[in-house]
Amino acid sequence: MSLTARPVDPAPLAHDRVYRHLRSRIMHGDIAPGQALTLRGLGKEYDVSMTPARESVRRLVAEGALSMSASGRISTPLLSNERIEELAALRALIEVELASRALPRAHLALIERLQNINARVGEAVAQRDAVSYIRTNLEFHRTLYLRAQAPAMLAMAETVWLQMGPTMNALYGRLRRTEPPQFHRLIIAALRAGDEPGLRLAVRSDVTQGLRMLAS
Amino acid sequence: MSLTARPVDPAPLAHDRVYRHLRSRIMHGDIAPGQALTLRGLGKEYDVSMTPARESVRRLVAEGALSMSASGRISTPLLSNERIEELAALRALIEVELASRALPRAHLALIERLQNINARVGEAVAQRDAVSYIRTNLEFHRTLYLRAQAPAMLAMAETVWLQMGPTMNALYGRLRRTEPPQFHRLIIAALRAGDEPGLRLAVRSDVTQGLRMLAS
DNA sequence: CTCGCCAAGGTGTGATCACAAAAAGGAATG
DNA sequence: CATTCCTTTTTGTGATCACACCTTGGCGAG
Repeated sequence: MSLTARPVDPAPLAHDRVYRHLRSRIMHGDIAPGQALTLRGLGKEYDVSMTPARESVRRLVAEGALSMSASGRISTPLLSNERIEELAALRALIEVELASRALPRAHLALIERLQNINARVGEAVAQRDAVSYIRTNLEFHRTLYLRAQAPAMLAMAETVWLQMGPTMNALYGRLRRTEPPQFHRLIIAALRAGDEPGLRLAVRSDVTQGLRMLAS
Repeated sequence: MSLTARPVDPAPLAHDRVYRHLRSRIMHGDIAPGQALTLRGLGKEYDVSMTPARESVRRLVAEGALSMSASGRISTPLLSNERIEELAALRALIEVELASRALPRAHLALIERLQNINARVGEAVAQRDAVSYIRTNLEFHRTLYLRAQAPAMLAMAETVWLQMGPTMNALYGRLRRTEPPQFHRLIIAALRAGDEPGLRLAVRSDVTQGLRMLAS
């Protein structure tokens, strides 16, 4: 057995490559809500046949990242305000629990890493770059939640992020603030202090903050 | 336009039929954990080609109802105790919220319907029929949660049920009780009284009760 | 009897094609 | 100018096939 290289990249499966790339684009708000996609178009874009394109689309539809009309047409979902409220409530429920479980394992190295990420969030906000903002913001949350050692919960949270992706871009496009997210600082402070109630409140506030933009 | 018939069943799509039937079997514990499946076998069983079988399997894998090995082999998932604990915690989080949202809309007709379903749960327990027990038990919960008017949350809860399906059967197979579920009565009583804290506690207890069987 | 090897069958993957249905475009009619 | 109808194009669905890989069963060497 070779010791110099990893077991070898076993399978750069076409459908998985398409799935991962599309998923990332959707989650980070790179595709507008309601945007239509076609299997042949995706196949052309990723240089594969319809078969892997179909599989990746089917997978994303199952996760709520894409929606299909009755006739099978594919598009990113257009979320109603009620559904956005639901998804935000789910984020609050799941992510507060994840943060709470991560708290006892959050050492100094993690907190410093969160501060570095938060600095990048601030840069993205200053540059009005919605996609970068969404990406670094989610990286902040994921870095914290990874410490919870709860993969099923984290997967659920990511599924919610995925469903909100296209809409988030449209929402943050209206955002005119230039200051970095205030609640991230509260999260970091609560982590330092080992303050569990404070952490729960800070995460809940951060997650539901975006809802206020709907009233504009 | 015809008034006697519905717009016509537009598409008994093969992959959707396979998906629905498989999903139901998995959610209700009709398939043992770790059971292997093959695309050609499923195609033969449902009298379709590999293509629809693949699509339905891909969808179920995306929902966590099936798992794939690194080489692409398909089987129902074998859950570790840690994952079972996580899924139970997710059920507690989401279903308590759903019940709480359903409470203000729960009228007498709904409560009576829940009592009828609960009677059927009791019969299934008395007959030691694990699949019937799981099916009627989930019907009890779904009937309540439908009143919450929160489709995204309900979908999340069903995804968790789906992931636990095969394992639930194995778990309830050990069950030797003959009395109907005690917490369902508490849920109904709390609904009658409009007692929100009591309802939350009853749902949480009912959902996490199964965990105690792991210690046996 | 145990272990290793090798061949045969089984399995998922991806490409291609025929088909039906839906959308799009344009011409003719009011 | 709007509307209806028809043709053309586009789109998703499902079947089939070739291919590479894994798994497994059996055989033979030690």
